[in-house]
Amino acid sequence: MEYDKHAYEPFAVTVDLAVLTLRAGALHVLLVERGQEPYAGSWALPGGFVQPDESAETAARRELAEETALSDVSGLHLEQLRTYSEPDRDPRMRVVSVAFAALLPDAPEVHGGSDAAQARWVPYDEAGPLAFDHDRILADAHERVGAKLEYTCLATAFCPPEFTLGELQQVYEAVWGTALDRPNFRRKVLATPGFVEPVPGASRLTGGRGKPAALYRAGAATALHPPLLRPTPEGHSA
Amino acid sequence: MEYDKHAYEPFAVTVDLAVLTLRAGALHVLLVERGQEPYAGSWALPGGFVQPDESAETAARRELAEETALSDVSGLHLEQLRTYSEPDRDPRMRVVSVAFAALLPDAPEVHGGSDAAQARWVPYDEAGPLAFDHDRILADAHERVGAKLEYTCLATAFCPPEFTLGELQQVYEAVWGTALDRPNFRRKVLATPGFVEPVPGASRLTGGRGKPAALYRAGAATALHPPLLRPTPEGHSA
DNA sequence: CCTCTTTATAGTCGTACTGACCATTAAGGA
DNA sequence: TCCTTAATGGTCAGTACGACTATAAAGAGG
Repeated sequence: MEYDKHAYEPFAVTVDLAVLTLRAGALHVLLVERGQEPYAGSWALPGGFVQPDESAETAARRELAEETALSDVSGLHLEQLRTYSEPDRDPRMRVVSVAFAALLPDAPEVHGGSDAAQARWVPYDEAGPLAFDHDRILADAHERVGAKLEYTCLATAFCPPEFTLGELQQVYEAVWGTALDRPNFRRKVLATPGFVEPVPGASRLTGGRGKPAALYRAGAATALHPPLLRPTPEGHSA
Repeated sequence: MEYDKHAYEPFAVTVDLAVLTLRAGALHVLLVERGQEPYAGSWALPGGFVQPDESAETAARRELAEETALSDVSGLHLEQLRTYSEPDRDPRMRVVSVAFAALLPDAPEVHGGSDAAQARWVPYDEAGPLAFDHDRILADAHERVGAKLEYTCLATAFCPPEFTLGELQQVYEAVWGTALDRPNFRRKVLATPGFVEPVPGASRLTGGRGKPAALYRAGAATALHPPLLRPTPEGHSA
């Protein structure tokens, strides 16, 4: 970085958050309604300015706490996606935005966080045209999370502290949009050391009918070797 | 993004580039020597300010062209890594830096690009302590590229337009730091449709001795299904 | 010219992993 | 009591992969 040769222009730096969770087995994203122009009345990803003493990660976590009204936001998975810096992405001014994906286990109801705008959980497929370039950010978040499910233990970030293998499978199915074979999924997860560990003697009725499912906790592992590949979308080498 | 509720502070936005290439079978990175404080005399990643009319990607490609003095920089693979925004990462001012990894096929000699500072190719392992947080950026670039070799066709970005399978294997071995079995690597690459396509009737003497190797071009595929996993570094589920 | 060395290429074999199934168990509802 | 539902346990064949051996085609040295 050379500071003496070039002039530099100050930019506004913001964070945008794709806050994802599972509600009723479907992937949902947290959206806020914009109150003023541009894009007044449109829905957008929550976000805000990075303060002078903050890193982008700190700002993202602060915004996440404000928007979701969650008391403990420290344990949540927050992942930096990429930075969007097209000169015309905001019609008013030069804004560079660092985008994050946040993964939530449960889905607390949210109605208007710190800001006046109302906030709402929206099914991922129904997250219509969003303000600014937020459609692209949301799509990038979806793609990144879907890819990381393949080779990391990220799926447990969508689950409560104790969960059944069926709930874990629902995470994969909701994010990937495909059905998975239950016995095969089970075999794969249990064969990966450190992915999940059983909660001794605990079980949960899955919703009334059926055999109660055993409960598991997230294990110590973070990577999946070998990975859990999603079903081939098209014709592949296999 | 709420513009009316919070004050915002202007930041300087820069790009930092981890320019990687293969020289004599070893991974090298392009470094520039800093001329002034802070870190005067230290080596650093090339980079510079994002101009008012540029995106970070445009700025990165411009800086890449300036630093490498390459005429055609448009076809090179440029990948955004992440954004580094710790408040104290630059002692002088608040600088937010968008980091990129750039992959070069051949290794043109570079000696001082646009700026007065001299530039040099340095073996990755000998890229000593760098200025600012550039050690971390370089390590992140290495990790990202190593990971993407597993499940994308990125390796061809290190190769000239026509290359042998031995050269392609050298890319994997240099980035991963491990030796690979040559027949198995060959089988895997050729079994992946669209990874490489043969150049009919062409062959190249690998350096004098030995049977001449067939030449290949990069194919149309971008993803590897199933992936080409690196040898398990520790004990894994396999 | 023959042989050794070097490197590319071809093939083999056993194991691990995966996808597609089928079977059993344990709960609630009719 | 029987049916439905969902979890759990298992089989079986195809595929992929690691380790390994064999052959082919070049240059080097005697």
